[in-house]
Amino acid sequence: MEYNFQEIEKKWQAFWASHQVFKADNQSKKPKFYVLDMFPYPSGAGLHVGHPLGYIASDIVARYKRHNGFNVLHPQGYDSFGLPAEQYAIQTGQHPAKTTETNIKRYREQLDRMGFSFDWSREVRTSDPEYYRWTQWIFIQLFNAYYNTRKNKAESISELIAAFERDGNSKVSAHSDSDTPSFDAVQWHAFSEVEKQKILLKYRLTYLSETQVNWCPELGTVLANDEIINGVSERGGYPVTKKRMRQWSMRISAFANRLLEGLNQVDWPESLKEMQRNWIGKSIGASIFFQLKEHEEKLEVFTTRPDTIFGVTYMTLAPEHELVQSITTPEQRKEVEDYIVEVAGKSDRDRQADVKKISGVFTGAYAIHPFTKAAIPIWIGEYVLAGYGTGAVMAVPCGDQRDYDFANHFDLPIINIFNGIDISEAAFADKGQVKLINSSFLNDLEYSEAIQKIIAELEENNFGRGAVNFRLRDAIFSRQRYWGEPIPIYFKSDLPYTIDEKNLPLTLPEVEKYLPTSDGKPPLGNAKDWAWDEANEKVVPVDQIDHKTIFPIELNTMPGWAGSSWYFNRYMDAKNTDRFVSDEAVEYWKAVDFYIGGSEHATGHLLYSRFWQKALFDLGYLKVDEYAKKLVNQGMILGNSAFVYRKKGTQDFLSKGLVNGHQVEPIHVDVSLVNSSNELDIDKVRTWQKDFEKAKFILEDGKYIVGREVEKMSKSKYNVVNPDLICDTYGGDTLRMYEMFLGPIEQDKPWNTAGISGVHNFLKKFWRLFYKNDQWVVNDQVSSAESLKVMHQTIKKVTEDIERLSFNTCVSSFMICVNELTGLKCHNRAVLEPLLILLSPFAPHFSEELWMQLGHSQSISIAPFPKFDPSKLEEKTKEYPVSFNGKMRFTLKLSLDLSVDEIKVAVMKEEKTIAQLNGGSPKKIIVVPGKIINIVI
RNA sequence: GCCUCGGUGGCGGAACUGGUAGACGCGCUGGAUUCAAAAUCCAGUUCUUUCGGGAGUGUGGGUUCGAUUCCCACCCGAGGUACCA
Repeated sequence: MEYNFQEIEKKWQAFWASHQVFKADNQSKKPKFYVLDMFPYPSGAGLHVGHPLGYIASDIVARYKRHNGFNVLHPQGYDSFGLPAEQYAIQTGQHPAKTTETNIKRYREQLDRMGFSFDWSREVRTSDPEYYRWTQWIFIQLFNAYYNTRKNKAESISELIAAFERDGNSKVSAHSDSDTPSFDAVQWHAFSEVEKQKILLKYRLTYLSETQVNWCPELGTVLANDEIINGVSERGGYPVTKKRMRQWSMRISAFANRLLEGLNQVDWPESLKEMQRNWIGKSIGASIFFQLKEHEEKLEVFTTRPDTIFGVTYMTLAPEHELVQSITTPEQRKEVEDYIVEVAGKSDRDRQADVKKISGVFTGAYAIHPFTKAAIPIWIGEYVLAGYGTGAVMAVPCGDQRDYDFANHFDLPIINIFNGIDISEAAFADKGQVKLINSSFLNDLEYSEAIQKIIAELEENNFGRGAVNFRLRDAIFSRQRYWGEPIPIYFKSDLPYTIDEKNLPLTLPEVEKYLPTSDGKPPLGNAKDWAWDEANEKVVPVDQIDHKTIFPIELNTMPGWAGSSWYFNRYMDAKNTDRFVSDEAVEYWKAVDFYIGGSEHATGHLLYSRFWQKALFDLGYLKVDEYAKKLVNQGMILGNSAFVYRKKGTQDFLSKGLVNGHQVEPIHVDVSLVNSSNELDIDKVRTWQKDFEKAKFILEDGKYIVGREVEKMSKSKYNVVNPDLICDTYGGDTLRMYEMFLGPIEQDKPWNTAGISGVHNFLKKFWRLFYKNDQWVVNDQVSSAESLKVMHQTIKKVTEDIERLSFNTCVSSFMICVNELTGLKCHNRAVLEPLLILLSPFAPHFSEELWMQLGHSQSISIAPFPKFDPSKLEEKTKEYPVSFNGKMRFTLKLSLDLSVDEIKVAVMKEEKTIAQLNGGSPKKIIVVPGKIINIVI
């Protein structure tokens, strides 16, 4: 019998599905193990060979753990809300739900071909009302919560209200908006309902506020910072501008410190933790108030170097700073206003573009130095960002290069406060062991002492206080899109009220078109039925809105990260209709033991999901506050793009070798039109795209040779390789093993099918240990010592390598093993059977087929993983640690059954006799030049 | 600029705690089998050589009996991040 992978794979996929082999139980005597993949967005392009890389790795881990007696939860689902389906709807009118459904079906077919051991009974789809019902429910929980900074946890808003009723907000330690007024209990009771709600919004973890947002006119939507790459939208590359809008936000900044500290508890890649740390951007320093000259107000600045306060020679404000208008003197007004106009006219991109350029304007105003009482000129400059710190800096030219350059450019004074440091060329920004001078009471102190002293002084004199600043901003939660979760909020007196939990899900309404309305409202503004009847608790037509009993519903939808911020909890109890996840399920599964996904989610999904986890943990719904104990980033599989070169202004395409010296534009062509020696199929290109119909191809040696470049796989680069073709030609098992064989899992690597035959040959070769010339050749004879040794070597190597996720070396070990068994002509059941189990995480269909042929009635998936027996590898050697001249150390392995008198070991350049040997016989070792270990008995 | 990771044959990559560098696979070369091909099997394959050797893991130093591995400086590449006060 031949190795007929097509038949085998189809057969076992059907078997696993019908027998629900991989269904995980929420109750088990076995230890639990939760293996999670980042669920895919079901795009219209289908799966490409890059997607399965992580899935194969996690499937190997899941199957390995099952063999080792764990109750494994290995689910899969779809992150099915998103912009591409919506854009497709705008273009074609097809409902995004339909597009999504079609794409999911295709994804599922492709996934099934690779033999993944997913428990599909727990599948989730973020766009399914039964799923987003609970996303909405979480939104409401966060709306009804605030952050208690004294207890350092999120709490129910009712506790805050109780506190307000008792004492007002003076004794409350809570994370709130910066413009929150103070009030006492009497005032609180006197507030109207509207006023109370407005105050509470400043504390809620989900809140509404007027914010400056990144607005993309092309997409008609707000974008998060991480959806903008180099000043243009990640999707489509459209320009992005600033706009003030009333937006939903999530108070992730309240959790900044915990998000930072939680990183120390998890086993995540260091690079990824570092990315999150940078993103959170904690700076420790001080807030200092500078009294303005001739004005009542004080100017607050944040600095990480309060110790350099005696070096301050000017201040700089962001042009958008609120004090700029009031402090600017009449003489300077024109100049200041021109500058503000100039800066406002620049997009963020332009502002970032010329970093080296120094610009700024004097306001004419002065601040008073809190200690020296000197007048300090106040400037504005675009390098100061309104959104960071207080939007104002104290400039210390001697200690900060940027301030130094600014001072020199505008001829501002520079005071040196560092003893023995020359600042004629550059600022001194080190926190080294340098004593301060010209610094009054800080003189002769070093950095760390000076910091403590100055903060104490600031606080004592009420000039400021020690402060911590974070770069992390609250997350904007409104999107002006159709294909997302509706926000379960309606507006009464322009204030938000939640729709009661029992009325969820608030399902996405039908709309005629998916674009913003003509008056600029989000797409949900097109919905006819989108008003809330408060009395009857149901959705009713918009034209019934009377603002008495019928109210408008929120038109924004949630961002893409909403659904993906908690899906890993839903898998634990995916079918629950009463709760987002039951206590019992959470108690059993607790956290993800192994999570795999791309590092591109470092500052998006992986941060937001940690935030939601912590909030829901604080509110008592979850058992752990870090949901993923271990995380691995799989590398990207890159595409090998192909280019043709069009001569500028012509329809002539030059073969790669002829390009030299000509002005050409490289144009992507589909990689399937190119053969392995980079030769383009010209006839196919002409029919592939209209643009090439009349093109003139200029050949070299009768061929058109394309250029190659390794890039990210993407539809628009025509370099996508579909796994279906590999499955057709070689089978899913070969694809699995080949993707693992390609290199270390966390490394990026270009896709290249050159080596795939090697892996396929391995499987065929292994098959031949069972079938030779179509004859079943497995026997029950006693296995030879050599073959048992090969087997145990392989068990040892593969076990160790799976544990450290080195799957590529596992595949190599299998190959060595099979080569050796072939050489030994070993067809013994006692050797082959354990090897089959060993192989089954990598090539499950293959292993399952032969396992059943060996006469087993149960699926191989639950067979116990073979255990390594060291005695089978016994080399009959003993290790002797050796020291030489009291320094040199190495280990000698000696055969036990030899009696050794003299050993020659070549290590040194000269011949020497061993001085000392630890651990008994042999007695004498002679060191000779030459090869490293040369033992003579 | 800063942070993180990486640099090994023609290629993908092994060498996990310092101990025979180049496992395994691809490719290539030769051979067996075959009328022939596919498939399969065997042997060889870092470079260099006067066949004794010699050189060799981005570059230059250092530690060590011994360095791909540890330390210092630099060069190159990838990813992240940035007038962040």
